[in-house]
Amino acid sequence: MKNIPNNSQVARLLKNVAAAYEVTGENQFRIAAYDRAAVAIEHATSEAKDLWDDGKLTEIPGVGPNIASHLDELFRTGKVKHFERVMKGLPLAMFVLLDVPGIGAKTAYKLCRKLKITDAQKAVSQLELAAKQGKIAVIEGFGEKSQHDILDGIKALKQGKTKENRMVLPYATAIAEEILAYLKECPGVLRTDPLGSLRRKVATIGDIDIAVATSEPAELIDWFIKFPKTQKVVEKGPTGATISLRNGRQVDLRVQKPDLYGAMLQYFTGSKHHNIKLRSLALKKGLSLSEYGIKRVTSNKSRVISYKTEEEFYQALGMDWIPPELREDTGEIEAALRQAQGKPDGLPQLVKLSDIKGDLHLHSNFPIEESHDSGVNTILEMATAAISLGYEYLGLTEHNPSQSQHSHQQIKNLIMAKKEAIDQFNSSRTHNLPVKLFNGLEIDIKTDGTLAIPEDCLDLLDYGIASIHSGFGLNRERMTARVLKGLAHSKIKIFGHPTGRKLGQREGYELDWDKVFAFCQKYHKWLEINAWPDRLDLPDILVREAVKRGVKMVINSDAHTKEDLIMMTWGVTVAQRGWAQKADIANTLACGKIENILKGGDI
DNA sequence: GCCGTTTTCGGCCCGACTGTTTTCAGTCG
Repeated sequence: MKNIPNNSQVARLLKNVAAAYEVTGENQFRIAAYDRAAVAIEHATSEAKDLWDDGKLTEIPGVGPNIASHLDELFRTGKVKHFERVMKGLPLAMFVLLDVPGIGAKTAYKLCRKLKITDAQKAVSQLELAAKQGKIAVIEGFGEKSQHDILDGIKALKQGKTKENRMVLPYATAIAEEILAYLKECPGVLRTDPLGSLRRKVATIGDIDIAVATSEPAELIDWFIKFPKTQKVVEKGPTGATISLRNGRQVDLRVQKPDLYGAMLQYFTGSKHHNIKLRSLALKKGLSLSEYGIKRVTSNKSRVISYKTEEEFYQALGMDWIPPELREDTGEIEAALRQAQGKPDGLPQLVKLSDIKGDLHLHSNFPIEESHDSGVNTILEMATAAISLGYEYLGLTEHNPSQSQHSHQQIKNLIMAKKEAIDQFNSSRTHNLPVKLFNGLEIDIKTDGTLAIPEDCLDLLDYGIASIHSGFGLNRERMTARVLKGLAHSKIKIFGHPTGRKLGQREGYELDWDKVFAFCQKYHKWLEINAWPDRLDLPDILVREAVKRGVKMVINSDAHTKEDLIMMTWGVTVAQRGWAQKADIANTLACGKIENILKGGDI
């Protein structure tokens, strides 16, 4: 059986072709085209193989007829003759060295040639040895410093600096907020903002980047490096500084005068692709963008016009301000332009935390003898916390009682007991709390697609959340069948943490999303956006897809303590990055409407 | 090689940094 390359393997192949072209001196735009296509495929929501099956490869932006035909050959035969010709005569080892930070195509090629590195398996260790023996510094174009930098790069590569080291968003935000509060105490500070992925609220963050507008840059930078948790000052210059904290995290500061702050904020917020699209668009209007502002390209001497705010910057380009969460070049620029021209399909009115009227996935400590971990607080404590958040309703969704430990009747009794407790709460005159409780349950979908609870117990519930907690290894086809079977029961309203991913720990299982979306749309099931910080699941790109297809979602905290309820906010940021509006999110509905839907009525 | 509400041909993002250099090439974000 032939190996079907997945998206990251296809992307890698295209990157290697780009690198090969760079060495052979190919046209720079062709090189850039391969790089763009590689990145697009790496970030695509569907597997390239599936798009190929449907003849839709060129729907990936950056993939045109040429690359599509090469990939066609790849999927049919497992190889691409044209690519083999391009890479012929180049050492395979050079493509491995591209993983070393600081080494690009030309450097990798030169090192392989001069040091006679041919074995791809041992390329990195051979390079390391050569550097330690001083054999790199003597090569023309290299020196002591670059030899040392290569060793640093190899070290970083070995530590897996790229991925495992990323922080989840709430953790990075907490660090940033502490530093921002500290910086605001410095005299002369007018404004502070996070930058980069942190400001765009990406699910995982590499470095923490921060911007400050101040009339006194030098004082601010001195203030910054004295931040109490600083372990080491990595770098300090006139426009910024980098420190590393005692927790090992790196923080970059950029300082700018108030008059230039808007352009800088825009530039360093990114994303890279958003900025590239913006610049190429501006260029068509004869404008050149940079971190300092906008200038006309027609005359050499034209001065740069600066911008105090991002709003003015975007306005100067003929569009409305774009929320940072949307800046990924996935259509937000076009939408902003349409909006500025008064046309339909402008920027979305993103759902807000204050739109959320209830939480439908959380765990109390009610003794239901669950299959997985239970919550720590009582139903009453959870309800009281919900009221302080302004919620109208709450869905208690403990895990189902473990099947192996209980008889059918025991399970029924446990669920009956919880139902009675909730009914009593709802009708109680004693506490009279203005919040409605729903009797829910989080139910495992077993590997054969059946639910881990007897059928007649489902009737006791207001609704069920079906989730996967085991058997992650099924292939895509079986997993999809399993999920759809699990969701089929009329009492199951929500598909919980749908991809099963744990950030920094594991990838999700494989699903045929086309089928899942179609099913949920047809049978009015809600996809959960689980707000738990290391889940954030659905991921933003699938939220976007759900929005496009009219599939409703629900944002839930998955709280196990009363304090956890505020995690909701992270789910909202994911929804925002997926372009979700209030109408896309079920728990923005008032209590009466939710109740009606759960009873099986239309809204 | 890709792409199109100023183009199906003629364009294609910008600047900083770094190291090794006498004026620049490579890498990065």
